[in-house]
Amino acid sequence: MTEDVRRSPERAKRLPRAVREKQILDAAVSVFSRHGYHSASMDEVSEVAGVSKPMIYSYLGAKEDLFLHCIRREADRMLEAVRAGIKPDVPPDMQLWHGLRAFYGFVADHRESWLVLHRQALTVGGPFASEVDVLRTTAIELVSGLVVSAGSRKGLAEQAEFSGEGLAAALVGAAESLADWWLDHSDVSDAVLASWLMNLIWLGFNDLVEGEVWRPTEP
Amino acid sequence: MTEDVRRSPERAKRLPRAVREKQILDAAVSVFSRHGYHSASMDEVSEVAGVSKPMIYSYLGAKEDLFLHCIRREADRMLEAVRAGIKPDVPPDMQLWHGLRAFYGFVADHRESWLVLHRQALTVGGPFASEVDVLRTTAIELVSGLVVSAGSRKGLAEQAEFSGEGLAAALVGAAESLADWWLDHSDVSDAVLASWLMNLIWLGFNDLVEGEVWRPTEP
DNA sequence: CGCTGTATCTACCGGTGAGTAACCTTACGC
DNA sequence: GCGTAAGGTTACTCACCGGTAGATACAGCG
Repeated sequence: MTEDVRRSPERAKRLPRAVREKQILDAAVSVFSRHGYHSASMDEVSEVAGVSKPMIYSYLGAKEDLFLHCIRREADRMLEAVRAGIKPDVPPDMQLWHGLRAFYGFVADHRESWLVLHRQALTVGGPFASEVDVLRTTAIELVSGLVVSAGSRKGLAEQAEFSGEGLAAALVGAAESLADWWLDHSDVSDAVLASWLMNLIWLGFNDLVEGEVWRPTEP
Repeated sequence: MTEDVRRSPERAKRLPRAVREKQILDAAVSVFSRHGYHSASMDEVSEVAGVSKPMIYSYLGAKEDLFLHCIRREADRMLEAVRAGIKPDVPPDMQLWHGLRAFYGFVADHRESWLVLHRQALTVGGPFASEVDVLRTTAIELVSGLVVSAGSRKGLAEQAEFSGEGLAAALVGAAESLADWWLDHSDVSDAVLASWLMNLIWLGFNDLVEGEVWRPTEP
């Protein structure tokens, strides 16, 4: 028996604070995405992060603070991705198309981020909901600007059947829910998903059942 | 001093089991809708129900069972309301219109039911999510049937840009999200909400910005 | 090779809340 | 009336988890 006196399981190597913080945040996003805010335990986060609990409290504060950090980081990442995808100098429908593709691309690549932002943060009231609200409002404004500019260019005034913000909210909601639906139907590609939505919201059922199709114009 | 020996604060009057069960379920829906599954405490449910905790366990089982009962009852109520609103012998767009109005009418009258079904049940994994999935799937099938029948009547085959189920999912999602948005913008009437959505999904942005408007035909 | 500060850990506390055992109380049938 | 079972309660246990105090190891400098 080589009594190799391995004292503790193992002690984490000393690392600069910035690196540890990133590791902890990554672990937290993963754990929160799986269990939700309340069911997630700080013990599990610390275990996944490969670091002991007091480190988390020392670096990122209490559970609530930790969750807030997660939301903010992921929301920033996502907005950044969508903004980067939009090309400002193309027609409104193509802007929407690129935005949608960027969005679904992000969800595909960052499933956990999306779960935290959409499924978890919304339900826990308090400081979290308002944080997500900022994200959604930003998205709605982005879309709303598109719609209103497209509409007013045609001289369309606001009327009962047309509220820029309302429609934008519905659109953003449709995109979100389709992303949710996607989680359980992953055999569809992100491009196809974006295409469905584009056809629905741009053409509408009425045109669709007549056999019309919307397709992206050349880049 | 009139020593009126009021023994305990008060003891609940004896009531038949069915009545108590309804009271408890009502209380549970209310509490769950406010705090979510995890933050809700059985103590609060019992307090709101005006009954002591062991009664809940005796009648409706553990916390998980109680929540399941809530979801099932509210889901049934909602489906029932929507089904009752749909008139089978009118054109597809009018069926959709009536369905949407019934849906938003239900949300308006049963805010708490909606909160439990949409915001709470989804986030807590396990048995709950699947229960809500049944509801959503039923809704999607309802809409999908409408769309596909409308499409196939025109001889429209399934193709990349047109998936009955996908579109129905997007539509249901849009309706859900708009209902959510509504919670924070209650100054809009349910009819206006349904009208927005109807215009969006039936006509599409393309037609909307051209100034077209969809309006319900006479009953 | 010690000294020191900071990174990291072990080991605990205390609150909260699910679930239960044992007891009381009233309506109702006979 | 009175027995009894269903309705109802009090008062507890126990596990889990957020948060922390205080000990420990390690890098870098004199």
